[in-house]
Amino acid sequence: MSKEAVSGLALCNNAMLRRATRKIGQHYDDVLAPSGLKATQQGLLYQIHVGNEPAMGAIATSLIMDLSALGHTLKPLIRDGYVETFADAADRRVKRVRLTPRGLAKLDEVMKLWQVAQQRFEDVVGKEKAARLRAVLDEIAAVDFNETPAG
Amino acid sequence: MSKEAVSGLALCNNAMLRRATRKIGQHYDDVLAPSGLKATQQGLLYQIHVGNEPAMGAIATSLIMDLSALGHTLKPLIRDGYVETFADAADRRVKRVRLTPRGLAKLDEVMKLWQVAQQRFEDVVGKEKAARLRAVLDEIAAVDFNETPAG
DNA sequence: TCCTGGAAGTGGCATATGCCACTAAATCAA
DNA sequence: TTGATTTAGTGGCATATGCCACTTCCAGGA
Repeated sequence: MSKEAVSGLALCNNAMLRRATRKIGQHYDDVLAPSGLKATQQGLLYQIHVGNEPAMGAIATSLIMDLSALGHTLKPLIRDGYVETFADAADRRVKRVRLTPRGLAKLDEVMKLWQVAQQRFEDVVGKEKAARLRAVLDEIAAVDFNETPAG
Repeated sequence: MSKEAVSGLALCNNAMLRRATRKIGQHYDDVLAPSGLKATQQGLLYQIHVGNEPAMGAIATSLIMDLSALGHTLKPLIRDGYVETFADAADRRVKRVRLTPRGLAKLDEVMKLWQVAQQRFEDVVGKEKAARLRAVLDEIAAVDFNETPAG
């Protein structure tokens, strides 16, 4: 692989983001492995926990995730008894999600491992730099790419 | 979804990275859609193009991607005739990859769209900020999370 | 009240990624 | 040369994500 190959790759925001996501995902997944959960699942359980019995649409919006994708991702967690859903009382179209007692226990377990992964990440990358990175990522996540750029 | 929910999410480097990746991926995918290729495929074609008939392992290493994942991702591209593989002359274990003429033409086509997506991204986010982001992501991609942090 | 349009999810299909077990091929050691 | 070890890929299985078509419901307007 030539030098040009790497530099060319390095110009694409999307490619670099994906590449870094794979890398970091591996790190978090490695550390969380003993729990039997992936980092994506830990994140989702956490999101459900802190949300107040959130509706699926609300979760999807928060995570900037396709609603159907969320449904798919939720299935293994429901199958394994960590999560359960129930219809909203006021609007029967809305399906709300919550952790089961078992899911809550699992979340406690996996969050301990998450702290290890998170700590190691910040030790290696630097707490400041990590915070700045998250801030930029959050900012980007809020952007509307369809809007005409200031003008 | 409460405010706490969002702030909690915002602390996890991995979650924020994934979330931003989904968002940006949607942007690039949207713009590339007329070509019939996803942004991941465009990136892979490009990587194959600039590499000198790269071996699968070399591509996987560059992209920090699992070798088998690369193999899977390559399949649709091979099926559609954009890419072909051939055994390395010196080491028969090694499988090299190159674009077909059709693949090269498709790459030309999709790169035009990529430039549009890339440009719009940089217009909205800012050229400087985008460059800094890519630099940080590249740095992180190079980290060894197993190594003890300087000490 | 009835009809129409929009909102919330589901299911199917396809790609993106990873892990693990396994095969083939090259290497190294005895 | 032969047997153990390492390297490069493949295939199967499972999760991660998205798009699209379709169903169910709620909200408004005639």
